[in-house]
Amino acid sequence: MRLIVARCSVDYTGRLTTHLPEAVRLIMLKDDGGLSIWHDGGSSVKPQNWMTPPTALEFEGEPLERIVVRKFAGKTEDRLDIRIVEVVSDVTHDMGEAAELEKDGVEKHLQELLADQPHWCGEGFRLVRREWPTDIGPVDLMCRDDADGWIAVEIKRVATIDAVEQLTRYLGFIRQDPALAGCTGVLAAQQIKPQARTLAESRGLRCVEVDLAVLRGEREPDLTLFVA
Amino acid sequence: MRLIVARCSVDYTGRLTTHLPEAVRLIMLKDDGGLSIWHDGGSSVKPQNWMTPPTALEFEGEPLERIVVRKFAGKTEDRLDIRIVEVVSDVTHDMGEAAELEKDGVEKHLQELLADQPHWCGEGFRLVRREWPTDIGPVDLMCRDDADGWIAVEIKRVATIDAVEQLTRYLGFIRQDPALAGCTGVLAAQQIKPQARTLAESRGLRCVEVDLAVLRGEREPDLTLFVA
DNA sequence: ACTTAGATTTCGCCG
DNA sequence: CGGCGAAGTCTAAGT
Repeated sequence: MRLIVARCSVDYTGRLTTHLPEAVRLIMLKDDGGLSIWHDGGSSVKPQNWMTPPTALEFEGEPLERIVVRKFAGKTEDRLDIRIVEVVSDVTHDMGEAAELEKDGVEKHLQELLADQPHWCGEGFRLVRREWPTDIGPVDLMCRDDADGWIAVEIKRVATIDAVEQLTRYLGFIRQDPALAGCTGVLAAQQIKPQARTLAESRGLRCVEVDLAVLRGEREPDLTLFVA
Repeated sequence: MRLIVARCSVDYTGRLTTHLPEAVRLIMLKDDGGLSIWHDGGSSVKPQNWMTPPTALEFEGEPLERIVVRKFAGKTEDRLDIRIVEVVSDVTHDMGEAAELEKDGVEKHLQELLADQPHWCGEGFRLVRREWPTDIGPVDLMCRDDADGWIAVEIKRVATIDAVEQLTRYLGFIRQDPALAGCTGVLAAQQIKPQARTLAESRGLRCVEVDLAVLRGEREPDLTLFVA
Protein backbone atom coordinates (compact mmCIF):
# COMPACT_ATOMS: atom_id res chain seq x y z
CA MET A 1 0.00 0.00 0.00
CA ARG A 2 1.33 3.38 -1.01
CA LEU A 3 0.41 6.45 0.99
CA ILE A 4 1.01 9.83 -0.60
CA VAL A 5 0.36 13.02 1.32
CA ALA A 6 0.34 15.88 -1.13
CA ARG A 7 -1.08 19.29 -1.93
CA CYS A 8 -3.28 18.59 -4.92
CA SER A 9 -6.48 19.29 -6.83
CA VAL A 10 -8.66 16.57 -8.29
CA ASP A 11 -11.15 16.28 -11.14
CA TYR A 12 -13.43 13.31 -11.71
CA THR A 13 -15.54 12.57 -14.74
CA GLY A 14 -17.66 9.47 -15.03
CA ARG A 15 -21.12 8.85 -13.68
CA LEU A 16 -20.99 12.50 -12.72
CA THR A 17 -18.45 15.32 -12.68
CA THR A 18 -16.68 16.57 -9.56
CA HIS A 19 -13.94 19.00 -8.68
CA LEU A 20 -11.75 19.28 -5.59
CA PRO A 21 -9.87 22.56 -5.10
CA GLU A 22 -6.24 22.56 -4.06
CA ALA A 23 -5.51 21.29 -0.54
CA VAL A 24 -3.30 18.83 1.33
CA ARG A 25 -4.79 15.34 1.08
CA LEU A 26 -3.95 11.71 1.59
CA ILE A 27 -3.88 9.53 -1.52
CA MET A 28 -4.24 5.84 -0.67
CA LEU A 29 -3.07 3.51 -3.42
CA LYS A 30 -3.78 -0.17 -3.04
CA ASP A 31 -1.90 -2.98 -4.74
CA ASP A 32 -4.97 -3.99 -6.72
CA GLY A 33 -5.18 -0.58 -8.39
CA GLY A 34 -7.85 0.80 -6.08
CA LEU A 35 -7.34 4.43 -5.08
CA SER A 36 -8.99 6.78 -2.61
CA ILE A 37 -8.43 10.42 -1.67
CA TRP A 38 -8.90 11.71 1.87
CA HIS A 39 -8.97 14.95 3.75
CA ASP A 40 -9.19 15.60 7.44
CA GLY A 41 -12.51 17.39 7.25
CA GLY A 42 -15.72 15.89 5.99
CA SER A 43 -16.70 12.27 6.13
CA SER A 44 -14.73 9.88 8.29
CA VAL A 45 -15.54 6.76 6.37
CA LYS A 46 -16.08 7.87 2.77
CA PRO A 47 -13.30 9.28 0.60
CA GLN A 48 -13.65 12.57 -1.28
CA ASN A 49 -12.81 10.77 -4.52
CA TRP A 50 -12.03 7.18 -5.36
CA MET A 51 -11.71 4.61 -8.11
CA THR A 52 -12.35 0.94 -7.64
CA PRO A 53 -10.26 -1.65 -9.50
CA PRO A 54 -9.61 -2.53 -12.21
CA THR A 55 -7.88 0.74 -13.06
CA ALA A 56 -5.07 1.96 -15.26
CA LEU A 57 -2.75 4.32 -13.40
CA GLU A 58 -0.40 6.81 -14.98
CA PHE A 59 2.25 8.69 -13.02
CA GLU A 60 3.81 11.84 -14.45
CA GLY A 61 6.76 13.95 -13.33
CA GLU A 62 9.76 13.55 -11.08
CA PRO A 63 8.98 14.63 -8.46
CA LEU A 64 5.38 13.54 -8.92
CA GLU A 65 3.23 16.15 -10.63
CA ARG A 66 0.19 14.26 -11.78
CA ILE A 67 -1.65 10.97 -11.43
CA VAL A 68 -4.27 9.96 -13.97
CA VAL A 69 -6.52 7.04 -13.12
CA ARG A 70 -8.66 5.46 -15.83
CA LYS A 71 -11.36 2.88 -15.69
CA PHE A 72 -13.56 1.43 -18.36
CA ALA A 73 -17.00 0.90 -16.90
CA GLY A 74 -19.16 -0.37 -19.75
CA LYS A 75 -19.19 2.07 -22.64
CA THR A 76 -18.17 5.16 -20.67
CA GLU A 77 -14.73 5.94 -19.35
CA ASP A 78 -14.29 6.96 -15.72
CA ARG A 79 -11.35 9.26 -15.21
CA LEU A 80 -9.67 10.75 -12.17
CA ASP A 81 -7.13 13.51 -12.72
CA ILE A 82 -4.93 14.39 -9.74
CA ARG A 83 -2.76 17.51 -10.12
CA ILE A 84 0.00 17.51 -7.53
CA VAL A 85 1.54 20.79 -6.44
CA GLU A 86 3.74 19.49 -3.63
CA VAL A 87 4.49 16.04 -2.23
CA VAL A 88 4.63 16.12 1.56
CA SER A 89 5.21 12.42 2.08
CA ASP A 90 5.31 9.28 -0.05
CA VAL A 91 5.72 5.90 1.64
CA THR A 92 4.95 2.31 0.71
CA HIS A 93 4.14 -0.47 3.16
CA ASP A 94 3.94 -4.17 2.48
CA MET A 95 0.96 -5.44 4.42
CA GLY A 96 1.38 -9.08 3.57
CA GLU A 97 -1.38 -11.60 3.42
CA ALA A 98 -5.01 -10.69 3.20
CA ALA A 99 -6.95 -11.01 6.44
CA GLU A 100 -10.66 -11.13 5.99
CA LEU A 101 -13.31 -9.77 8.22
CA GLU A 102 -15.42 -12.31 10.07
CA LYS A 103 -18.97 -11.12 10.63
CA ASP A 104 -21.63 -12.51 12.88
CA GLY A 105 -25.21 -11.46 13.42
CA VAL A 106 -26.42 -10.24 10.06
CA GLU A 107 -29.77 -10.94 8.41
CA LYS A 108 -28.52 -14.00 6.57
CA HIS A 109 -27.75 -15.80 9.82
CA LEU A 110 -31.20 -14.99 11.07
CA GLN A 111 -32.73 -16.41 7.89
CA GLU A 112 -30.66 -19.60 8.14
CA LEU A 113 -31.66 -20.14 11.73
CA LEU A 114 -35.34 -19.53 11.05
CA ALA A 115 -35.26 -21.79 7.99
CA ASP A 116 -34.00 -24.56 10.26
CA GLN A 117 -36.50 -23.78 13.00
CA PRO A 118 -39.55 -22.29 11.28
CA HIS A 119 -41.71 -22.99 14.33
CA TRP A 120 -40.33 -19.75 15.81
CA CYS A 121 -42.25 -17.93 13.08
CA GLY A 122 -45.51 -19.61 14.04
CA GLU A 123 -46.77 -22.75 15.74
CA GLY A 124 -46.64 -25.83 13.54
CA PHE A 125 -44.89 -24.04 10.68
CA ARG A 126 -42.83 -26.18 8.34
CA LEU A 127 -40.56 -24.84 5.61
CA VAL A 128 -41.56 -25.26 1.97
CA ARG A 129 -38.66 -23.29 0.57
CA ARG A 130 -36.29 -20.43 1.19
CA GLU A 131 -36.18 -17.53 -1.29
CA TRP A 132 -39.58 -18.36 -2.79
CA PRO A 133 -39.66 -16.53 -6.14
CA THR A 134 -42.28 -13.96 -7.13
CA ASP A 135 -42.42 -11.58 -10.09
CA ILE A 136 -40.86 -8.84 -8.00
CA GLY A 137 -38.26 -10.85 -6.11
CA PRO A 138 -37.98 -13.72 -3.65
CA VAL A 139 -39.79 -14.00 -0.33
CA ASP A 140 -37.42 -15.05 2.46
CA LEU A 141 -39.39 -18.12 3.58
CA MET A 142 -42.50 -19.88 2.36
CA CYS A 143 -44.08 -22.11 4.99
CA ARG A 144 -47.23 -24.15 5.62
CA ASP A 145 -48.96 -24.62 8.93
CA ASP A 146 -50.86 -27.47 10.61
CA ALA A 147 -53.93 -26.73 8.50
CA ASP A 148 -51.78 -26.73 5.32
CA GLY A 149 -52.29 -22.99 4.97
CA TRP A 150 -49.58 -21.02 3.18
CA ILE A 151 -47.55 -18.36 4.96
CA ALA A 152 -45.00 -16.02 3.43
CA VAL A 153 -42.34 -14.93 5.94
CA GLU A 154 -40.27 -11.76 5.57
CA ILE A 155 -37.18 -11.62 7.78
CA LYS A 156 -35.39 -8.47 8.91
CA ARG A 157 -32.79 -7.57 11.48
CA VAL A 158 -34.79 -4.46 12.23
CA ALA A 159 -38.28 -4.31 10.73
CA THR A 160 -39.46 -0.87 9.67
CA ILE A 161 -42.44 0.27 7.64
CA ASP A 162 -40.50 -0.62 4.51
CA ALA A 163 -40.49 -4.27 5.55
CA VAL A 164 -44.28 -4.21 5.87
CA GLU A 165 -44.59 -2.66 2.42
CA GLN A 166 -42.23 -5.27 1.02
CA LEU A 167 -44.20 -8.17 2.48
CA THR A 168 -47.45 -6.59 1.30
CA ARG A 169 -46.09 -6.36 -2.25
CA TYR A 170 -44.99 -9.97 -2.21
CA LEU A 171 -48.40 -11.12 -0.98
CA GLY A 172 -50.10 -9.11 -3.70
CA PHE A 173 -48.25 -11.08 -6.33
CA ILE A 174 -48.35 -14.44 -4.53
CA ARG A 175 -52.13 -14.30 -4.11
CA GLN A 176 -52.62 -13.86 -7.85
CA ASP A 177 -52.06 -17.61 -8.02
CA PRO A 178 -55.47 -19.12 -7.16
CA ALA A 179 -53.78 -21.98 -5.27
CA LEU A 180 -52.11 -19.41 -3.02
CA ALA A 181 -54.97 -16.94 -2.79
CA GLY A 182 -55.26 -17.61 0.94
CA CYS A 183 -51.58 -17.06 1.66
CA THR A 184 -50.98 -15.03 4.81
CA GLY A 185 -47.92 -13.08 5.95
CA VAL A 186 -45.56 -13.07 8.90
CA LEU A 187 -42.94 -10.43 9.65
CA ALA A 188 -40.09 -11.91 11.70
CA ALA A 189 -37.34 -9.69 13.09
CA GLN A 190 -35.00 -9.17 16.00
CA GLN A 191 -36.63 -5.83 16.45
CA ILE A 192 -39.93 -4.54 15.12
CA LYS A 193 -40.51 -0.80 15.18
CA PRO A 194 -43.82 0.18 16.78
CA GLN A 195 -45.07 1.89 13.62
CA ALA A 196 -44.22 -1.16 11.56
CA ARG A 197 -46.12 -3.39 13.97
CA THR A 198 -49.16 -1.14 13.85
CA LEU A 199 -49.21 -1.04 10.06
CA ALA A 200 -48.60 -4.78 9.76
CA GLU A 201 -51.42 -5.67 12.09
CA SER A 202 -53.77 -3.28 10.34
CA ARG A 203 -53.09 -5.33 7.22
CA GLY A 204 -53.59 -8.66 8.91
CA LEU A 205 -49.89 -9.52 8.95
CA ARG A 206 -48.56 -11.24 12.04
CA CYS A 207 -45.43 -9.95 13.76
CA VAL A 208 -42.89 -12.14 15.53
CA GLU A 209 -39.86 -10.87 17.40
CA VAL A 210 -37.10 -13.44 17.54
CA ASP A 211 -34.00 -13.63 19.67
CA LEU A 212 -30.73 -14.59 17.99
CA ALA A 213 -29.34 -16.18 21.16
CA VAL A 214 -32.49 -18.27 21.63
CA LEU A 215 -32.44 -19.43 18.01
CA ARG A 216 -28.89 -20.59 18.58
CA GLY A 217 -29.90 -22.41 21.72
CA GLU A 218 -27.57 -20.20 23.73
CA ARG A 219 -30.36 -18.89 25.88
CA GLU A 220 -33.74 -20.09 27.15
CA PRO A 221 -36.72 -18.47 25.50
CA ASP A 222 -38.36 -15.71 27.46
CA LEU A 223 -41.67 -17.17 28.52
CA THR A 224 -43.41 -13.83 28.41
CA LEU A 225 -43.13 -14.00 24.65
CA PHE A 226 -45.75 -16.73 24.59
CA VAL A 227 -48.11 -14.82 26.79
CA ALA A 228 -47.97 -11.67 24.67
CA MET B 1 -4.62 13.27 10.42
CA ARG B 2 -2.68 10.49 12.12
CA LEU B 3 -1.63 7.46 10.12
CA ILE B 4 -0.54 4.39 12.04
CA VAL B 5 0.73 1.33 10.22
CA ALA B 6 0.80 -1.57 12.66
CA ARG B 7 0.46 -5.30 13.04
CA CYS B 8 -2.79 -5.67 14.91
CA SER B 9 -5.99 -7.60 15.49
CA VAL B 10 -9.37 -5.92 15.84
CA ASP B 11 -12.67 -6.78 17.52
CA TYR B 12 -15.89 -4.87 17.04
CA THR B 13 -19.04 -5.24 19.05
CA GLY B 14 -22.08 -3.13 18.43
CA ARG B 15 -24.86 -3.65 15.94
CA LEU B 16 -23.08 -6.91 15.15
CA THR B 17 -19.87 -8.66 16.10
CA THR B 18 -16.76 -8.86 13.92
CA HIS B 19 -13.21 -10.07 14.30
CA LEU B 20 -10.08 -9.30 12.32
CA PRO B 21 -7.13 -11.68 12.77
CA GLU B 22 -3.63 -10.32 13.22
CA ALA B 23 -2.12 -8.60 10.18
CA VAL B 24 -0.39 -5.38 9.18
CA ARG B 25 -2.97 -2.67 8.63
CA LEU B 26 -3.33 1.08 8.26
CA ILE B 27 -5.20 2.88 11.00
CA MET B 28 -6.46 6.29 9.86
CA LEU B 29 -7.32 8.65 12.68
CA LYS B 30 -9.06 11.89 11.81
CA ASP B 31 -9.06 15.03 13.88
CA ASP B 32 -12.79 14.75 14.53
CA GLY B 33 -12.40 11.35 16.22
CA GLY B 34 -13.37 9.32 13.19
CA LEU B 35 -11.28 6.19 12.69
CA SER B 36 -10.95 3.61 9.93
CA ILE B 37 -8.85 0.48 9.49
CA TRP B 38 -7.48 -0.62 6.13
CA HIS B 39 -5.69 -3.52 4.57
CA ASP B 40 -4.26 -3.96 1.13
CA GLY B 41 -6.62 -6.74 0.18
CA GLY B 42 -10.37 -6.45 0.06
CA SER B 43 -12.39 -3.38 -0.70
CA SER B 44 -10.74 -0.25 -2.03
CA VAL B 45 -13.29 2.14 -0.76
CA LYS B 46 -14.71 0.59 2.41
CA PRO B 47 -12.63 0.05 5.53
CA GLN B 48 -12.47 -3.30 7.30
CA ASN B 49 -13.58 -1.60 10.49
CA TRP B 50 -14.44 1.96 11.37
CA MET B 51 -16.08 4.25 13.87
CA THR B 52 -17.78 7.49 12.99
CA PRO B 53 -17.56 10.48 15.30
CA PRO B 54 -18.30 11.32 18.01
CA THR B 55 -16.02 8.77 19.63
CA ALA B 56 -14.00 8.39 22.81
CA LEU B 57 -10.48 7.16 22.09
CA GLU B 58 -8.18 5.52 24.59
CA PHE B 59 -4.52 4.86 23.88
CA GLU B 60 -2.63 2.33 25.99
CA GLY B 61 1.06 1.49 26.20
CA GLU B 62 4.34 3.09 25.24
CA PRO B 63 5.02 2.01 22.59
CA LEU B 64 1.39 1.75 21.58
CA GLU B 65 -0.17 -1.59 22.50
CA ARG B 66 -3.88 -0.98 22.30
CA ILE B 67 -6.47 1.47 21.08
CA VAL B 68 -10.03 1.29 22.38
CA VAL B 69 -12.67 3.31 20.57
CA ARG B 70 -16.05 3.81 22.21
CA LYS B 71 -19.23 5.30 20.96
CA PHE B 72 -22.55 5.66 22.66
CA ALA B 73 -25.29 5.07 20.11
CA GLY B 74 -28.54 5.16 22.04
CA LYS B 75 -28.64 2.60 24.80
CA THR B 76 -26.03 0.25 23.34
CA GLU B 77 -22.31 0.89 23.34
CA ASP B 78 -20.34 0.44 20.13
CA ARG B 79 -16.79 -0.63 20.85
CA LEU B 80 -13.72 -1.18 18.72
CA ASP B 81 -10.78 -2.91 20.36
CA ILE B 82 -7.48 -2.72 18.48
CA ARG B 83 -4.67 -4.91 19.83
CA ILE B 84 -1.34 -3.74 18.50
CA VAL B 85 1.56 -6.17 18.28
CA GLU B 86 4.03 -3.95 16.46
CA VAL B 87 3.99 -0.36 15.26
CA VAL B 88 5.57 -0.07 11.81
CA SER B 89 4.97 3.62 11.31
CA ASP B 90 3.16 6.43 13.12
CA VAL B 91 2.98 9.85 11.49
CA THR B 92 0.72 12.88 11.80
CA HIS B 93 -0.01 15.39 9.04
CA ASP B 94 -1.72 18.72 9.31
CA MET B 95 -3.96 19.01 6.26
CA GLY B 96 -5.18 22.52 6.91
CA GLU B 97 -8.43 23.93 5.74
CA ALA B 98 -11.34 21.82 4.60
CA ALA B 99 -11.91 21.70 0.86
CA GLU B 100 -15.33 20.55 -0.18
CA LEU B 101 -16.25 18.46 -3.15
CA GLU B 102 -18.17 20.14 -5.94
CA LYS B 103 -20.55 17.80 -7.73
CA ASP B 104 -22.42 18.02 -11.00
CA GLY B 105 -24.78 15.49 -12.51
CA VAL B 106 -26.76 14.18 -9.56
CA GLU B 107 -30.52 13.77 -9.37
CA LYS B 108 -31.14 17.45 -8.76
CA HIS B 109 -29.58 18.35 -12.10
CA LEU B 110 -31.70 15.77 -13.85
CA GLN B 111 -34.77 17.39 -12.33
CA GLU B 112 -33.67 20.86 -13.50
CA LEU B 113 -33.14 19.63 -17.05
CA LEU B 114 -36.48 17.82 -17.21
CA ALA B 115 -38.26 20.83 -15.76
CA ASP B 116 -36.90 22.86 -18.67
CA GLN B 117 -37.76 20.18 -21.23
CA PRO B 118 -40.78 18.30 -19.87
CA HIS B 119 -41.60 16.88 -23.31
CA TRP B 120 -38.97 14.19 -22.61
CA CYS B 121 -41.31 12.85 -19.93
CA GLY B 122 -44.19 12.53 -22.40
CA GLU B 123 -45.39 13.99 -25.67
CA GLY B 124 -46.93 17.42 -25.34
CA PHE B 125 -46.13 17.72 -21.63
CA ARG B 126 -45.81 21.22 -20.25
CA LEU B 127 -44.62 22.07 -16.77
CA VAL B 128 -47.10 23.38 -14.20
CA ARG B 129 -44.62 23.48 -11.36
CA ARG B 130 -41.57 21.84 -9.84
CA GLU B 131 -41.75 20.41 -6.32
CA TRP B 132 -45.56 20.30 -6.35
CA PRO B 133 -46.52 19.99 -2.68
CA THR B 134 -48.55 17.13 -1.21
CA ASP B 135 -49.29 16.21 2.39
CA ILE B 136 -46.38 13.79 2.43
CA GLY B 137 -43.84 15.82 0.50
CA PRO B 138 -43.33 17.40 -2.90
CA VAL B 139 -43.64 15.60 -6.23
CA ASP B 140 -40.70 16.39 -8.50
CA LEU B 141 -42.73 17.74 -11.43
CA MET B 142 -46.43 18.38 -12.07
CA CYS B 143 -47.29 18.57 -15.77
CA ARG B 144 -50.29 18.75 -18.09
CA ASP B 145 -50.56 17.15 -21.50
CA ASP B 146 -52.26 18.10 -24.79
CA ALA B 147 -55.63 17.00 -23.42
CA ASP B 148 -55.05 19.09 -20.26
CA GLY B 149 -54.70 15.90 -18.23
CA TRP B 150 -52.57 16.07 -15.08
CA ILE B 151 -49.40 14.03 -14.74
CA ALA B 152 -47.18 13.72 -11.65
CA VAL B 153 -43.57 12.96 -12.55
CA GLU B 154 -41.11 11.30 -10.17
CA ILE B 155 -37.46 11.64 -11.18
CA LYS B 156 -34.63 9.33 -10.22
CA ARG B 157 -31.13 8.69 -11.45
CA VAL B 158 -31.74 4.97 -10.94
CA ALA B 159 -35.38 4.00 -10.36
CA THR B 160 -35.96 1.03 -8.06
CA ILE B 161 -39.11 -0.34 -6.48
CA ASP B 162 -38.85 2.36 -3.83
CA ALA B 163 -39.39 5.00 -6.48
CA VAL B 164 -42.62 3.30 -7.59
CA GLU B 165 -43.86 3.19 -3.99
CA GLN B 166 -42.99 6.84 -3.58
CA LEU B 167 -44.88 7.91 -6.72
CA THR B 168 -47.82 5.72 -5.72
CA ARG B 169 -48.00 7.42 -2.32
CA TYR B 170 -47.92 10.86 -3.90
CA LEU B 171 -50.70 9.97 -6.34
CA GLY B 172 -52.81 8.64 -3.50
CA PHE B 173 -52.77 12.07 -1.91
CA ILE B 174 -52.96 14.10 -5.12
CA ARG B 175 -56.07 12.26 -6.32
CA GLN B 176 -57.92 13.12 -3.12
CA ASP B 177 -58.45 16.52 -4.73
CA PRO B 178 -61.47 16.05 -7.04
CA ALA B 179 -59.93 18.38 -9.62
CA LEU B 180 -56.90 16.07 -9.79
CA ALA B 181 -58.70 12.75 -9.41
CA GLY B 182 -57.62 11.76 -12.92
CA CYS B 183 -53.95 12.54 -12.34
CA THR B 184 -51.64 9.90 -13.78
CA GLY B 185 -48.04 9.13 -12.98
CA VAL B 186 -44.75 8.97 -14.87
CA LEU B 187 -41.48 7.56 -13.56
CA ALA B 188 -38.55 9.23 -15.33
CA ALA B 189 -35.02 8.00 -14.75
CA GLN B 190 -31.66 7.45 -16.39
CA GLN B 191 -32.09 3.81 -15.53
CA ILE B 192 -35.21 1.86 -14.53
CA LYS B 193 -34.75 -1.53 -12.86
CA PRO B 194 -36.85 -4.32 -14.40
CA GLN B 195 -38.73 -5.05 -11.18
CA ALA B 196 -39.53 -1.39 -10.74
CA ARG B 197 -40.87 -1.31 -14.29
CA THR B 198 -42.96 -4.40 -13.65
CA LEU B 199 -44.48 -2.97 -10.51
CA ALA B 200 -45.01 0.46 -12.07
CA GLU B 201 -46.82 -0.92 -15.07
CA SER B 202 -48.95 -3.17 -12.88
CA ARG B 203 -50.09 0.06 -11.23
CA GLY B 204 -50.71 1.92 -14.49
CA LEU B 205 -47.67 4.17 -14.12
CA ARG B 206 -45.68 5.00 -17.23
CA CYS B 207 -41.91 4.58 -17.32
CA VAL B 208 -39.54 6.82 -19.28
CA GLU B 209 -35.79 6.36 -19.52
CA VAL B 210 -33.96 9.62 -20.21
CA ASP B 211 -30.42 10.32 -21.31
CA LEU B 212 -28.48 13.07 -19.53
CA ALA B 213 -26.34 13.85 -22.56
CA VAL B 214 -29.43 14.21 -24.77
CA LEU B 215 -31.11 16.47 -22.22
CA ARG B 216 -28.05 18.67 -22.30
CA GLY B 217 -28.11 18.72 -26.08
CA GLU B 218 -24.71 17.06 -26.17
CA ARG B 219 -25.97 14.09 -28.11
CA GLU B 220 -28.69 13.27 -30.62
CA PRO B 221 -31.60 11.28 -29.28
CA ASP B 222 -31.62 7.59 -30.13
CA LEU B 223 -34.47 7.26 -32.59
CA THR B 224 -35.29 3.75 -31.49
CA LEU B 225 -36.65 5.31 -28.33
CA PHE B 226 -39.60 6.64 -30.28
CA VAL B 227 -40.31 3.37 -31.97
CA ALA B 228 -40.36 1.38 -28.73
C1' DA C 1 -33.44 15.72 17.62
C1' DC C 2 -35.64 12.75 14.27
C1' DT C 3 -37.13 11.16 9.82
C1' DT C 4 -36.64 10.73 4.87
C1' DA C 5 -34.37 10.03 0.68
C1' DG C 6 -29.95 10.16 -2.21
C1' DA C 7 -25.52 7.87 -3.20
C1' DT C 8 -19.96 7.75 -8.32
C1' DT C 9 -23.78 4.23 -2.60
C1' DT C 10 -20.68 -0.58 -1.90
C1' DC C 11 -21.08 -5.50 -1.29
C1' DG C 12 -22.49 -10.18 -1.81
C1' DC C 13 -25.45 -13.69 -3.81
C1' DC C 14 -27.65 -15.96 -7.28
C1' DG C 15 -29.50 -16.37 -11.94
C1' DC D 1 -22.06 -10.44 -16.22
C1' DG D 2 -26.55 -8.27 -14.57
C1' DG D 3 -30.28 -7.88 -11.28
C1' DC D 4 -31.64 -7.58 -6.64
C1' DG D 5 -31.56 -6.68 -1.64
C1' DA D 6 -28.72 -5.81 2.67
C1' DA D 7 -25.58 -2.65 4.93
C1' DG D 8 -22.45 -1.61 11.56
C1' DT D 9 -24.91 1.34 5.14
C1' DC D 10 -23.31 6.96 5.46
C1' DT D 11 -24.80 11.60 4.74
C1' DA D 12 -27.35 15.70 3.93
C1' DA D 13 -31.67 18.04 4.08
C1' DG D 14 -36.03 19.06 5.87
C1' DT D 15 -39.36 19.21 9.91
